[in-house]
Amino acid sequence: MKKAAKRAAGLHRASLTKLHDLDAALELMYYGWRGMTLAADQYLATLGLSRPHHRILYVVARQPDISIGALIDVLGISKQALNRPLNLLLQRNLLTSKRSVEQHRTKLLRLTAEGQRIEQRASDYERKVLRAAFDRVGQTGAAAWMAVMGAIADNN
Amino acid sequence: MKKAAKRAAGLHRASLTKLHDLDAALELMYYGWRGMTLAADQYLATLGLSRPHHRILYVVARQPDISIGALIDVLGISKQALNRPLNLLLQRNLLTSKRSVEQHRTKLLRLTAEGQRIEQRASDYERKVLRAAFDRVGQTGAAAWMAVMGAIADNN
DNA sequence: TTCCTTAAGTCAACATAGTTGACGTGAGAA
DNA sequence: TTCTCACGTCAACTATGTTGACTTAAGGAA
Repeated sequence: MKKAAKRAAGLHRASLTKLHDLDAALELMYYGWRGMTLAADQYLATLGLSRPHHRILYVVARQPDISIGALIDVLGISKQALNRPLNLLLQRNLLTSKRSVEQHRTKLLRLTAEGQRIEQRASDYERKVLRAAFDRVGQTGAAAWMAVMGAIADNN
Repeated sequence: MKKAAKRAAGLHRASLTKLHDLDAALELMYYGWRGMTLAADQYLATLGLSRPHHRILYVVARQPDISIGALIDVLGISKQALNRPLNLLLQRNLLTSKRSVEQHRTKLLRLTAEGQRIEQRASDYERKVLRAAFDRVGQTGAAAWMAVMGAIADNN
């Protein structure tokens, strides 16, 4: 993609005047999120999937046999909002659901092999970006980044 | 807000099993973005405003007399998408637009005093979170964070 | 002056990602 | 048997975006 095309698509980093000390950091958070997710989103788009689908796959990959209700809690969305992307993933056989043996009213979700493959690829795109960035600053730099992000995340 | 309520609202940080080395970092990016913007978004919501409005105010604050077209480029959205939030801000007198003197077909945008006040407050909420996090890791830690985020942002 | 381009504005149709409310079904506990 | 719980689904709505088409007005070029 050419520079002009990137500018047109808003993919460049705008160089705005900084009014405050932390404006640069503020903008870096915005562009950082975009930089991490851009390639993954493009990959998912080729499959007709997007961020919500990836979020579901990511969580189920790390918590096999998770129930619908628990998944709703982790994602922080309503069951109605979960409904559509979840059904798409089931329909595409990226996810399976079966009733629990002892608790027959809860459903347990698992990734299929194909679902696992897609989750891994999409997340790999994101991890690859992080890896490259961490490699530039070394272990102590990476640790500092984690500490800062932890503090920001827990602020509330 | 109680812990249970936060869990229900998805405001906690889910503790998922880590399948890969960088999964923790990946999740921190997600929760970090949310942690930085949460208080600002809540403030904006009390005014009937949201992220797109804040983005406009932020950019115009740092580039007074910016044209509509330049604003579209910086934000990376279509003029139709800009239309609605921009008109709301003009209607609320948070923003003014006047024709350029020499280039009468371009419009120049500026913040009003009220618009400036709101932009500052909203951004302050975000900077406050960053400040608190940076204070915990010192100057070198903050610099490392900036370096990592810069590398992530520029990845493409 | 006429013609072409540019900047902005607006209308319509659509996609996606979410919300709340209401209601249904079937499982299991009291 | 009745009540609650987990899940499912329908409807209506909000918000933030997209593309395409068309208009208006300004201004440069022929």
